[in-house]
Amino acid sequence: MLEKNYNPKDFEENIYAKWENNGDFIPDMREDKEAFAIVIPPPNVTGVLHMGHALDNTLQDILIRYNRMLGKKVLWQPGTDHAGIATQMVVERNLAQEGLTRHDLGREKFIDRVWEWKKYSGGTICKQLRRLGASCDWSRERFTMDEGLSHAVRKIFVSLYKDGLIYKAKKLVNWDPKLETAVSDLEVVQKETVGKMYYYKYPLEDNPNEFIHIATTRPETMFGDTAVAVSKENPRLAHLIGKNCILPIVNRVIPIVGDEHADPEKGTGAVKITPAHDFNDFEVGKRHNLPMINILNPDATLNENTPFAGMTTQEARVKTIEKLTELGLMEKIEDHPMVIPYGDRSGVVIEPYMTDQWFVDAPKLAVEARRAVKDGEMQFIPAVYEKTYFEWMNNIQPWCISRQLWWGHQMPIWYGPDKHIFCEETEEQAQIEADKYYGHRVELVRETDVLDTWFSSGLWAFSTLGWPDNDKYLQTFYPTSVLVTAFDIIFFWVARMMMMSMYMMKKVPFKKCYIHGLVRDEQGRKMSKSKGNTVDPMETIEKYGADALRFFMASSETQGRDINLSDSRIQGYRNFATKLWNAARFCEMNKCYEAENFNISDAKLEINKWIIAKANEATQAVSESLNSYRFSESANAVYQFVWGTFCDWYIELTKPIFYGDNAADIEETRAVAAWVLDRILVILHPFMPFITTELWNNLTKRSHKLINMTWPTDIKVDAQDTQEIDWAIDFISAVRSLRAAMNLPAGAKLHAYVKGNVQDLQTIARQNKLICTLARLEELAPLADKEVSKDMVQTVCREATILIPLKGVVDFAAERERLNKELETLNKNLEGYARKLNNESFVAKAPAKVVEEEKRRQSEALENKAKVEEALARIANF
RNA sequence: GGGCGCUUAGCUCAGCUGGAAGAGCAUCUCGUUUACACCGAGAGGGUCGGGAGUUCGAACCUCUCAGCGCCCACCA
Repeated sequence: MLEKNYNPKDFEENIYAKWENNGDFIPDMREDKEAFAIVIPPPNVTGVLHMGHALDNTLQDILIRYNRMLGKKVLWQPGTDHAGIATQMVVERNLAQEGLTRHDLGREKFIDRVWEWKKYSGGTICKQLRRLGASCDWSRERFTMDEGLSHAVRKIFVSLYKDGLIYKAKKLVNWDPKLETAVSDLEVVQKETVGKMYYYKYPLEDNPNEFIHIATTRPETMFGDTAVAVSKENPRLAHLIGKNCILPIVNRVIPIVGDEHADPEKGTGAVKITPAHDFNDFEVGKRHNLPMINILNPDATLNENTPFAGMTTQEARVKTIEKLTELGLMEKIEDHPMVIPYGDRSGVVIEPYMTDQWFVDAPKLAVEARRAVKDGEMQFIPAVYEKTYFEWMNNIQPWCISRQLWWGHQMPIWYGPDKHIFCEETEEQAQIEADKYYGHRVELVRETDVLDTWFSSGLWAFSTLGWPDNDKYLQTFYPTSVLVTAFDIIFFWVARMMMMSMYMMKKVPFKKCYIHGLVRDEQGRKMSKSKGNTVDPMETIEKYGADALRFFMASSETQGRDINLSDSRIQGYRNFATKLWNAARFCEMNKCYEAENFNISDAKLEINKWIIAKANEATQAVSESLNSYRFSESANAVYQFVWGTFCDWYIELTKPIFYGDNAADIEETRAVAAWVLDRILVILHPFMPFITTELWNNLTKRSHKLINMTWPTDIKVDAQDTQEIDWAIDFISAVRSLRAAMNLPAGAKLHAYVKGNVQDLQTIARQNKLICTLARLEELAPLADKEVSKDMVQTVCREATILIPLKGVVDFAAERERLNKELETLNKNLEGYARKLNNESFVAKAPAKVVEEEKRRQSEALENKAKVEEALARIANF
């Protein structure tokens, strides 16, 4: 017996535990079936589930469950990411509460602390994914710092290094002064601010009374200036090229060079060149062979190359301006809108900084990654994201992969005493190579830098499947079928996976990449902790159940658009689950699952054939839309079928049968109702796995688990019979509408008569009881023209006319108004049809089918118009 | 500066290859009946941002104007 009320909390977690304990998520590797695999975008190991995860993983789970039901061998590969910077920051923050820094602990002890923290908080997000219903194969859970995955990292690193695709270089990189590490371009966010533009001047060397005028937003960097640039095309300043000027305060002589970087229109037309602290200046410096003077310490305080060693840039800026003012060189200060780079994790201003770093030759790796998409080996859905991908790939820069952090994969690089580099998978191997190289034993020192987190996640599609071992899973599931992720990590992750996979596997990591949008708050604002508008998916699940949240995500997911969270909609889908629950109770109460064995294709009753046909249609709609990744359409198709067709009509139509006394009809209807409900449970299962399973298990004893049920195929049904019920439904709706329009008392039992064609009259004869019950009619009978009396109001159902005598009950003025309104609509429509059909080119050029349809509508409207006019004439005198 | 989107009912949004404008929520009216009030029946509400064009036919294609948003680049 089902509980009276739908209460998801009672069963969701138990059901999940059973699935997992029974190994229902583990692919059956024995069977030779088509493979379908998804690798999960690994969440940060210490993270917690947010709405974005809920969306992303709901979509994946729908695809996984759907394909499992299609009979494929299905793997959803789960795991977590060590998230270098993010995790290290959290642990450092924890340490700070104890008054410690990582340096107090030392590298080894600190890393121990991180592992401890991982152990403590690492399970959270995976538990939450379970709560959502994600049917991942947890027995294969991986972590990017696992030994296996670390091995993959070392192996591919060595390979890239030996192929010359990883190199060390002293370059200007984005430096995070808080974390004291390099970061990649992608980890820098540009923020608009109103800063200041400082105008001052440098005296010329050959005539200290002449000056060159400079404008800058960062005066304190002048100590790193090694030139001033002006454009050769600049008529006012070009004559200065080749001269020298004197850098004030430190009185260093620097040249004035001609360079196109100096835009005559901007600032003063002359630019101070600080090659070690500005990306543009760095390029200028290279072109003119300028010295690079580093003026910053790793924490972004000024160093001993400046007069203000130890000061922050802000302090030094004030001092510099003071000094320049004293020297009479300061000219003016203006407000200036500009963008300043911040570290997306640390939130501090990023400094371009000269250091030794390691780079991946991304431009080279991009070639194959680009080609694979161009050739359709990997397809973006929706396809527009291809453009974003190509845009980035075409302008890709070398990828800085070294991080001066402690938490991460330490690079497999060892240095000899003369700094010779040995890149091997293990220390032993490096030692062997070193022995060979030096001819005697030397002490090797390992590179302390670790790798960018995205380096290991870039391997995720194959490292999790067992690579570098030629594992059975790798053979079976690689390339994976589809990657589901948000657009904001196309560059971070999708592009890197493409590059790494094409390089190492010579195959794409996934054949398709489904990109979805962000989940925003109800007002469409981005959710963020600082704004305080985040909604915890766990609270939503607690309140409405995981199925309701999942269904919301599915039905809201339309390609290329963000989703605004909506509590009322989620509540609506909880109501939907309740509705289904109650429909199941109806079936239970009517002993539908106790019916004798019955072959569904033997159904005789029209309503039963009708619902079977509708179930076919719904199933097809769901399959087709899921096959083309149209999630909202598929969800809406089930929703519409369950509520609008099964509950609103079929259940109502079965009542006259269940409450009647025809045993054979009852038996057939029981069997069909149970069959339809089963069908619903199957096609709804990918979207709402919990309630469907709970009902599946409780309605009757089952030989198969719902999760493994085969996706249904069509059952042949006579189209004639289904059309008959469609007509009857229109008829019932027409009577109901008339009742409401005429304000008839609900209890009034009416008599109704019909004028129509043979088929219509047959239908009212055959479905008489059914129509009378649902339309609440006392009597329903055919009527000859001469029997039409003056007190009848009328309405139409397709080509049939429905007449209802209302002796004195009706307000004829209201009825006249109603009929006139209808006449107006008909006339408007007729005008439209005439316009089209009188148009010769329409008749000539439009497809015959369209023209025919237009003619049919016209004649139907004409008939209806005549009927309405007739009715108006009839009541004219009341 | 370069690129990409969006603008449809009061609100949030569907509308796949051009062929009579849809859903959910909200609103209004009514509610006999044990599957369900987390419900049922019925109704109102849109010149599909403005303009021009292509077409027999445009929410959909082209151009243009206006508004909104996102991504990338940019510290003179």
